[in-house]
Amino acid sequence: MEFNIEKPKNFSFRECLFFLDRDYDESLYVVDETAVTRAINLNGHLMLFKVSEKGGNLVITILNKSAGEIDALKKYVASWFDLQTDLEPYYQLLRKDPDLAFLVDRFHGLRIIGIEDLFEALCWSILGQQINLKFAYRLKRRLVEHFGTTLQHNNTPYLLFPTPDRIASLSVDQLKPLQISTRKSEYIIGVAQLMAEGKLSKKDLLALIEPEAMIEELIKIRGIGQWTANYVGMKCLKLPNSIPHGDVGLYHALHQIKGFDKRPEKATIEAFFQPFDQWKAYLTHYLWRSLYKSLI
DNA sequence: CCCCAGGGCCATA
DNA sequence: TATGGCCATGGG
Repeated sequence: MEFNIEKPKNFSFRECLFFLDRDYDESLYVVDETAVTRAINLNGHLMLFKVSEKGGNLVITILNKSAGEIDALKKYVASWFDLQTDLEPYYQLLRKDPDLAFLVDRFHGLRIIGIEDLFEALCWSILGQQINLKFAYRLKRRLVEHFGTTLQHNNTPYLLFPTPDRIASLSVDQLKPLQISTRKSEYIIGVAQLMAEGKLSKKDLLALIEPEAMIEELIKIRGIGQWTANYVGMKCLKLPNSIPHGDVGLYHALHQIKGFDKRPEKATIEAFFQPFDQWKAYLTHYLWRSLYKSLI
């Protein structure tokens, strides 16, 4: 079963696929040269699907029999690849800065790749705190393999991220063998319990309307600081002005591109971002992208 | 052996 | 409110 979504202007599936993979040990989807395949739980339906491209369209192919939520799946993919955003105003702003104009050409059509599931976004950003990304991906894989669910298809296992209910029932001792630190285990279990109890949800956060209120609400939670809250703001809540303050990758990119200090002041960062109102998350994403090899 | 990695908590002053 | 110790492990 197969259906199409029209590609927006300024969209490069190839760039998006590169960012999805980046040679890391990703556990939640499989990326090859032309497609990404993953399983998700959509309103209680287990959906295994592939996204590829053909002509002016993105092609979504449903690979399992549960084809119940086609409209929801279209919306999911559109949000995952941020298809609804018109990047033209962003590119015009980038072109005004001689140091940044190259981002438009080199990474043209790259979208913010979302993490649609709030629990996954929170766990991922907590796991990734203050360790190298390679190790963070290994920790995520262990968490997913131990406590997530698996969908077999053509002898390939497709993994789904654990549910809050599953993690909420664990003790720190059960995460220690995965080499997740005691502190991070406490944070993740705590978040799981909040979500399992219905005290935290994506829907409720989005209902706050004001981005500042959403970030403030997240920061109240133990284990979630400025960096984590804004990372989740970018990747899950789709807040256009979220900047993960304190991010070393951001510092590194700005050191390379702008010659900033290796640990610049927060005020320096804010002044740099100031002209990019509504595009601060996108600029962060492109600066992160600049840390990897170029496809052209 | 050193320092750093897509940070945040907590005690202290 | 600002600062420093600490967490824990892999990579360079």
